Amino acid sequence: MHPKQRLPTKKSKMTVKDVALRAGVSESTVSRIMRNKGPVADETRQRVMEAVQATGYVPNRIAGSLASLDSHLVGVIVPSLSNIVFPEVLQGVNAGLRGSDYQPVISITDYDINLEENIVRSLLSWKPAAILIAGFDHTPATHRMLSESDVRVVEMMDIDATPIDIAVGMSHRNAGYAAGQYLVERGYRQFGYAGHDWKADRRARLRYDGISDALRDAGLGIAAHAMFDGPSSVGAGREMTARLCSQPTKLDAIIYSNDDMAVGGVFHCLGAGIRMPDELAVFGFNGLDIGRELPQALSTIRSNRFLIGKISVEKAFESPERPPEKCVIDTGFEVFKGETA
Amino acid sequence: MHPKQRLPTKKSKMTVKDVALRAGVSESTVSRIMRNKGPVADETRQRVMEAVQATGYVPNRIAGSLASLDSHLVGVIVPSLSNIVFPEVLQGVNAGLRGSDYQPVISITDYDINLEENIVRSLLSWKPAAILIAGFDHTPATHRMLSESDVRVVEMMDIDATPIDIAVGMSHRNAGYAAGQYLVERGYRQFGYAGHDWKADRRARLRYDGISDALRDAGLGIAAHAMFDGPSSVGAGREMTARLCSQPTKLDAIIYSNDDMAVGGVFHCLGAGIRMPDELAVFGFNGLDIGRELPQALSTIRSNRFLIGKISVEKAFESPERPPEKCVIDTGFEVFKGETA
DNA sequence: CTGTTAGCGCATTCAG
DNA sequence: CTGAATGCGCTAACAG
Repeated sequence: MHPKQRLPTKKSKMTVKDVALRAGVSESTVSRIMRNKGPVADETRQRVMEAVQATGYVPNRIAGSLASLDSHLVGVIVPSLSNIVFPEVLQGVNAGLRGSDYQPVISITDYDINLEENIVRSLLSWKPAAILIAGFDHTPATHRMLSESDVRVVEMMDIDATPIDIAVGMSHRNAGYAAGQYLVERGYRQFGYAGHDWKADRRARLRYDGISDALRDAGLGIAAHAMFDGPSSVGAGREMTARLCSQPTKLDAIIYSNDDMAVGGVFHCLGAGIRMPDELAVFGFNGLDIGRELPQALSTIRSNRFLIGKISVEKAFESPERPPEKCVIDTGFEVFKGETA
Repeated sequence: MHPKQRLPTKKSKMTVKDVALRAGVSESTVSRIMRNKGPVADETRQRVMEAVQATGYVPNRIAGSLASLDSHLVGVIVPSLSNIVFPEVLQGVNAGLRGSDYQPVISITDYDINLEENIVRSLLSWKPAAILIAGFDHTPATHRMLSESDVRVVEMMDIDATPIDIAVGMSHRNAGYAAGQYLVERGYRQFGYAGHDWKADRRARLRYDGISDALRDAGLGIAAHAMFDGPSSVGAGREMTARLCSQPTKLDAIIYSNDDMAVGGVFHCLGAGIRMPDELAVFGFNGLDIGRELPQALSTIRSNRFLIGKISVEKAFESPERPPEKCVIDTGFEVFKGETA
């Protein structure tokens, strides 16, 4: 039977009532004890806790949330888990939530904003305390739902647009510009760009725009492109590098849409015996751990995804209300001068 | 304000009642329409949908779940997100759930079974339809809660123990044995083992046991160990490799606790100019994508994490009841004969 | 095809 | 410090 068909949740039949009866107290007393709220006599607590043990009572949060109008759920929406940056954000979210009794409810859009719309609708129906969502790329309907709902919304990763409530992330445009400037300063002149499918990856495009601007401002440009039709991956990076290396224009640097792609580029060079950075410079984006561990450390832009997730949670819960003013938090980035460019 | 302090969820005040009033029908009719359940006149549906649009009504699933005693939540518990294998499992879970209206609620234990216990308790209080949990390593209390609850439990990744209900995964012990056999057949004799902190990683230890047995059965053994005190990573693999290479016993093969570690080993060799596999063979575990893209494809054991996640969902929902008998699904593994061993 | 009647299990007043 | 009453928003029978 596929989950499409509903299955009844067999709730263990124990309820506050059972515990109350067994302990010889009222339901409200049990409730208070379970939530450590309000004054309770030690002796009573003792008795109730025994009854809880004996019955194996597990409070029903669904009922609790309904009664208190206070769900302890936090909706988290990311486009993918296959790119390690998103699990990293989730770890930050997790860290931010630890110790609280909020539960993250995580959903994946696969970079599909229509799917995202459904996910948001579905998440909203759980009345979450907040929604943390990656990026600014939403359908009008999604934007409307989020704006009109009463939940606090944090748009993560990106700050190159106006947020619904709060944005936490870095300027990918500026990061691209910084990368371009750095490479120009290092004396590279013949640039190639190895990218992946942009249609869904707004941030990769923003970085590209930044790079282009930096090169243009230096009177330069990108001489050759190789775009992989699909999500970024090490394999795609390898392929695109091979393609760029076998085209007529002789390049002295390749800029990649992200570190996964760039690592593929490094692997290609290692395999083909191309010396980095003399023969070919390689520059990535993100600052993944693996880049630092390569035989030559990957030159890249470092950002802090864990921090983005953690700060997102903190900002979301900073005020007890939905924030009255839009707010943008820049978590910054850093040009990491590795050994490949 | 930290999430420790509760924030009221500002529910948008629209309820079935408002919609019903506006559409001039009863609440149950609205409810039926929202859930596409039961017979409804087209004309009525029309009117109600208009009212839904106009009011921006979002059904409250918390109330719905309480009334129907049927939460559409699925608890998913994994030890970490920093090891890419777990996001892969989650992707499989996600794929299995897609199209259904079940929501995964994901929690991370950081390999701490006491934290896991709290997480299970907390998850159970949401009355999930199922709990998918990585591994067999639980506290007695966790085991008891899970066994005594009425939710279906799937233990993922591992099948080297008796499950609570259902286990979906591979035998890490057998995989280790297969790896050992393979390396013996290839003629390697002086083995090193580069591992990470096992205390929390039961599966890594199982694989190690399998390897040891295979070597023992061939009259061999592991000549040198290097154990990193912390989680596995490429960096740790590099370090442990360096350590093994600088100790007196000359090794002809190093077996790693997993692919992250092994990739670090490959990087060390590439950097130090050690030829693989002639001078040193490198063997991993997991079959990560990156291993295939290295200048030389990493020899490893391939497993299918995505499949584990997907099948776990399918098995969990296969029967409408909690399964009466324990059930073990072996998703298998494969020795991948790469170019490093 | 639609409306009515009862709760789901708990948290929250408010009395005592 | 504790108990009784009320209702959160919705779904599930059952009538009609």
